[in-house]
Amino acid sequence: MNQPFTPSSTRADEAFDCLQTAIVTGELAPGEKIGELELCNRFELTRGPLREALGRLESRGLLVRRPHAGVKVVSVSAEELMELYRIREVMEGLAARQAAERMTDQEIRDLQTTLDSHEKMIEEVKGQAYYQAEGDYDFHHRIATGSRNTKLAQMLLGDLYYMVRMYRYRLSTSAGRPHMALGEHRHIVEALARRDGELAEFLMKRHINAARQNIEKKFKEGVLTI
Amino acid sequence: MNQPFTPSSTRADEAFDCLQTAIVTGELAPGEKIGELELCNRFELTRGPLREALGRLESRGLLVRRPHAGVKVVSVSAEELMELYRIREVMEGLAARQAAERMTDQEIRDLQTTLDSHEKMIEEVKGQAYYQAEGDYDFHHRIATGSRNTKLAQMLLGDLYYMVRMYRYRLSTSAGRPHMALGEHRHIVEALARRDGELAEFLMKRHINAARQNIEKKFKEGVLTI
DNA sequence: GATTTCCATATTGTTGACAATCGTGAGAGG
DNA sequence: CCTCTCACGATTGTCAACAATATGGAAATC
Repeated sequence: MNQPFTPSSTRADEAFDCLQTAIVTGELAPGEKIGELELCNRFELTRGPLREALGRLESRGLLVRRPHAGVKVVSVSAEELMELYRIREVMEGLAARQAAERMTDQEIRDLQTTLDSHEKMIEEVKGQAYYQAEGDYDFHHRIATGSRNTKLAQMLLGDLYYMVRMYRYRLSTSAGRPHMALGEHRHIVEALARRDGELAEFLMKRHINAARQNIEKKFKEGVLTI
Repeated sequence: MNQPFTPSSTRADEAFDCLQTAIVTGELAPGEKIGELELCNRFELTRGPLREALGRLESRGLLVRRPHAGVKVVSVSAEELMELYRIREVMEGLAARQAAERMTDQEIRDLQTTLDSHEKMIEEVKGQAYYQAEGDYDFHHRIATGSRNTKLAQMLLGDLYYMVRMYRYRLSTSAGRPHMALGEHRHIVEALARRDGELAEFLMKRHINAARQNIEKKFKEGVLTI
């Protein structure tokens, strides 16, 4: 579950990582109210570092804390999840545009080979949405960092992705349109290779918009529930 | 400087607010290395709550922390500040579009009267960039919350604005183009009143882009220095 | 004279105990 | 039988002491 040797240098960082992954993987369910001492002997640390980690998580919006009343994992409604995708749309659009201007040729080539391996994974384990989701995460991760926009990458990777992944584990988000998403990824990389920032932005926005509409449709059909 | 009665219910929140304003106002200069005990007797609190506040501030990117080496206020380069404006451009564009769809008629009327008072302030205290900056902040603040997009407002108001304001105090950002900015604000509100989301987004993006170019020009002229 | 090593000091990270506050359940009154 | 009040328990917020680590200076060597 939690390996005894966390490479983090400080206990508070350890606590932060543990809690973050616990929330993302659903080990701590949304809306669940949790006590401090319970967390302490669960992750084997004391309340000092724990409280520091709780503060960080609260500031990132993964927890809500009411004074003297404890903390509970944030629970995101379907509407709020859709709003998250709207934010991703504009921010990742910007990331794609800046990545087209700033990624090195080598990075773009790596991205292409990454897509190749994704394609292989999809064909091998068709239906296994997990790998697909991880591959999707990898793709967007690289573009965010490729934008060379420190704050943008920080906000995307630090704030938004963790909230989206939190539900991706349960919803297996883009399941049902694996090849389509991959094709959209390929088009985006082509735009990057041509250094066409405007096109990359447009394609990325459309890509995320499509993913959002896909989930929204499933919500309305009642297939998915939060 | 710091009023004895902070309405915050917990000492950690107090510490967080104090430090945040201290950083934004420049009381703690960017790049300045600060010791924990020094902060303790400066704001009259103990290390427990302080460390919790430091964690939150670090997670928000207002300060950086090296293990066992202390914390120092983040220093943003001119390039990074420009990147911040690029992020604002797309995010506030989205906020404006959603605000056009979701703000109440009353809120829009309030926004118009707010602009009237801003206009009066500008004429009365021409040259006083401080009031202009606060008015600008007020305007953008209302649109962010008016978007009814919780996470978007949180990211704009919680993360980006504090970093921008941090330099606005020193640079008196939009000084030099007070009437122009006000006119742009008016056009945006008109689009909101017409419920034209697309136009509101376009105008907002152009507004922030103009502000960015204005600062960038001053940087190149050597008028402004960080 | 410059550089490297080592040690002392100060600062950070952590721990456990203490105090304040809220939620809950029992009991009394209507 | 329902409701309001009060007190108890549990949990959170806070504090001060302890341990671990990095920075700076002094001394010794090249």
